[in-house]
Amino acid sequence: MKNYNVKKNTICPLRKSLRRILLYRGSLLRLQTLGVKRVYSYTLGKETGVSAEQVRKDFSVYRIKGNQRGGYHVDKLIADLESIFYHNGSQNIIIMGRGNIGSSLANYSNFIQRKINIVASFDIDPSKQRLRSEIPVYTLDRLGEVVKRFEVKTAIIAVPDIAAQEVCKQLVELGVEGIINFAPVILKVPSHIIINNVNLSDEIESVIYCVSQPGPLST
Amino acid sequence: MKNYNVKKNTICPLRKSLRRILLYRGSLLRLQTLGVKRVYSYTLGKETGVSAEQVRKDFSVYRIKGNQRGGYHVDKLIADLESIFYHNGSQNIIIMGRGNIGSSLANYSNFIQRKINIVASFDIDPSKQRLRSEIPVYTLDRLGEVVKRFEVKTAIIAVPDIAAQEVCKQLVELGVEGIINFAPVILKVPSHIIINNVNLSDEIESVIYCVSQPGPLST
DNA sequence: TTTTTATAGTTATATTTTTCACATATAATG
DNA sequence: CATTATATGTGAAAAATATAACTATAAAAA
Ligand SMILES: NC(=O)c1ccc[n+]([C@@H]2O[C@H](COP(=O)([O-])OP(=O)(O)OC[C@H]3O[C@@H](n4cnc5c(N)ncnc54)[C@H](O)[C@@H]3O)[C@@H](O)[C@H]2O)c1
Ligand SMILES: NC(=O)c1ccc[n+]([C@@H]2O[C@H](COP(=O)([O-])OP(=O)(O)OC[C@H]3O[C@@H](n4cnc5c(N)ncnc54)[C@H](O)[C@@H]3O)[C@@H](O)[C@H]2O)c1
Repeated sequence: MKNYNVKKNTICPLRKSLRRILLYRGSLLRLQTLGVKRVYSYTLGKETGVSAEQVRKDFSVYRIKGNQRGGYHVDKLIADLESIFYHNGSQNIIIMGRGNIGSSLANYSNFIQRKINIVASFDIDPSKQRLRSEIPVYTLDRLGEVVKRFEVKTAIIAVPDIAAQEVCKQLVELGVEGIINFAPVILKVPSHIIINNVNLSDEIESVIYCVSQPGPLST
Repeated sequence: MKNYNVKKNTICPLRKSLRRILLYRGSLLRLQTLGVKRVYSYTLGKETGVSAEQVRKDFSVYRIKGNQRGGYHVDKLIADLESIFYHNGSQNIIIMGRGNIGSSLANYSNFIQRKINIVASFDIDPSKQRLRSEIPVYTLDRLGEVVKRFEVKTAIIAVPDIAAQEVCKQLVELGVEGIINFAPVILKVPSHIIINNVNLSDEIESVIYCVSQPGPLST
């Protein structure tokens, strides 16, 4: 109850906890395919790199119950975790920019398991449309139509940095509410829009930093 | 001084703060190419989506000084920020797996600006070696040689989930100390190894979750 | 030169997140 | 069926992180 205190994280409360919930689910889905029937907070923690206490605490926040002594049933736990997401079935999403990153994502076949359903991608470069792929590549003039037809609420921006803000603007105008942004640019959007910036350079550099630090190893 | 308290984050202290330092640097590099000479905490905050207080606080932690009233000189600030990283020049890194993600990263030309220097990539599939690219693709038998010659301390894992642990093991045995891991698997490594898991499914899903939440919008 | 003012730098406070500790429940065991 | 061992669930404490409030300083203005 106390934990639902909301001052800052108004839009997406309990961020950290939620991120771990996603991790747990990923792990559980893998365990499920391996035929595992039951897990303990300790098991799951080890699997996801989180402490057992943290796992239980996260579940506690979302009122997810296990069996005191018997751990958690994998199938039930997955169902419970998924009930946290308002997934009424899969969510339809689109990819803006069918270059390197855009194509990587479009080619990835495991999103389906996670109920992420990529319905289309868009590119200004007409040559990209010739890609013979599961996921169609359209030019931007069909954006409105697709967003409407598939009720797209979430989009991925994988266009060059310089084009990101303009693409973002178009998406927002069409009613898109959530954006995963790979361009290293802070997008200007109305406050109710959810932006998740994924900065791959930073991801790499933060490791380089840690590694090149003298740290506790050198004397 | 107080902030250097280290209990948990022993290996990589000041995580959050450091991540923002990377953001600031990215922004500053962009501003620099635009010819901007001077920034204020407020400017930089807006540019990176961080509050001005937070910007100043972060600088304070790392003892970075500006001019009281005159803000910060872009060139000097970049130099100061970079001095935090023990970048003695660029760091040589390698990519394991030249598939979708591996190739995206290999094709990205802006890493140089960030002093990230990708020297080679590796793939078991011999057909990948025919890629005519800036960054060579080798088979795994040359891994030891390359790691040694370029003093590689950091590697990117972009191989299928099932191969990730084995590849990781080889890297660690050759002396690699930091890994950016795109496979949705928790790698088992000795405690001194730095792992940064980048889970693209989770990045997407966390937005989908926020968007599909009823939230403060619906009455 | 003195005053004003905008901005950096710092200390204090508030919030969030993690860890700890232990009471509580229940599956397994004899 | 009672006992016991083992996990869960949670409230309280600790740690980490963010915000806010305040002070100091240097540039600009008067
Ligand atoms: N590739 C990487 O490893 C990497 C690393 C860090 C950051 N990024 C960032 O991710 C983003 C995408 O990178 P990438 O390597 O995939 O780029 P890319 O150049 O390979 O692809 C960009 C695609 O967007 C298309 N495009 C351009 N303007 C458009 C518009 N207005 N609408 C729709 N499509 C448009 C282009 O035709 C191209 O196909 C960039 O902002 C880049 O800075 C990429
Ligand atoms: N592509 C995406 O959008 C996406 C999204 C989420 C997660 N991931 C994860 O990222 C990882 C890479 O994804 P991808 O789409 O680039 O895969 P991919 O199949 O396109 O590429 C993997 C490459 O690794 C090579 N490989 C296989 N075993 C190897 C080994 N032992 N040593 C060296 N190379 C080896 C393969 O030949 C292939 O070229 C996977 O673990 C995947 O689950 C990818």
